[in-house]
Amino acid sequence: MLKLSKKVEYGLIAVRHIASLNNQISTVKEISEKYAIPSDVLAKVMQRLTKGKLITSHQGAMGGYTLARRAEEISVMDVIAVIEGTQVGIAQCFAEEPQNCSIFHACTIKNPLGKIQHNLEHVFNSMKVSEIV
Amino acid sequence: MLKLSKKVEYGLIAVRHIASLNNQISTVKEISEKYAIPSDVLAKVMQRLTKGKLITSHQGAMGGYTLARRAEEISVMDVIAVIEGTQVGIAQCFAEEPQNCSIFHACTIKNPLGKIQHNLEHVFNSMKVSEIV
DNA sequence: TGAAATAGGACTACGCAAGTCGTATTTACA
DNA sequence: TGTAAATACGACTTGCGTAGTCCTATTTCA
Ligand code: SF4
Ligand code: SF4
Repeated sequence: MLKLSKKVEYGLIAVRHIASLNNQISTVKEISEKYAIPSDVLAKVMQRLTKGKLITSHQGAMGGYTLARRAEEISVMDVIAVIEGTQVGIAQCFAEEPQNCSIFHACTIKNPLGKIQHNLEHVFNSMKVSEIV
Repeated sequence: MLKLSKKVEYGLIAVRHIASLNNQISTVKEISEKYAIPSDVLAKVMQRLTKGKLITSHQGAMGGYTLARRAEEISVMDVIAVIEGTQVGIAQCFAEEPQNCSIFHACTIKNPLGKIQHNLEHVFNSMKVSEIV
């Protein structure tokens, strides 16, 4: 409950790693070994980050990944959003269609929770990869 | 991911409900019908809140629940902690023994995530039931 | 051509969330 | 004193999301 997924953690570690090496090209093998991350899992995370245009892939031998933007322009929220695919929400009504919650009409806590939601979004949005290298 | 459990939401709704009625005694039946919450689920939530000494139970006919403290003295964090039983943590190393994470020694993001963790704890701790009635 | 690398789908295992069911216990009140 | 209204509590099912594994295809450098 309220926990980030391992995929997101791996993604943050990877992006931070590349940034810390001044955007030098890095491979899945290199990163997975250095941080003891299962390489297959990390591989898929990198592929999602690529699709989300946060990093750029270089295929073939001597290939790997580099950042697609400057580290100052990649937020923790970007990484989460791209890897998860879904909206970040601390309650169903913030993560999906509000009406999906069968209680929505009678719910008396959605407004207070909304404040927490906004606060969390702000924290994730304002923390950039450049500050965690 | 990052979502509060329904049990916590139900607990918050229930506690807020009792507080909004000036601590008048309320039953599971009454609350579950008013907010369309499955009564069996709510019942167990109330029992946990009772064990956690946030509310007081009154058994038998004409029984129900009242708050065990003033609404100003019950935080959202109290409700979460009592219902979940476990520590709130946005990552494994904050929720359980840090060594449980097989990556802990090499992890480069635990400090930045710690800031987010701390912020979240503050928000949950400072929001009291009295402000959401 | 072969090795190194990314791309990506299929699948399993496990744990947790949510809800259901059944039964025991307590207590007000007729 | 009996019955109805209420809490107490454990066992169980079902479904879903997370984490991880495996396998194969494709790209590209040397
Ligand atoms: S409406 Fe209320 S109960 Fe439904 S998801 Fe939003 S906060 Fe939770
Ligand atoms: S140590 Fe790093 S990887 Fe392990 S749980 Fe904490 S943050 Fe996540």
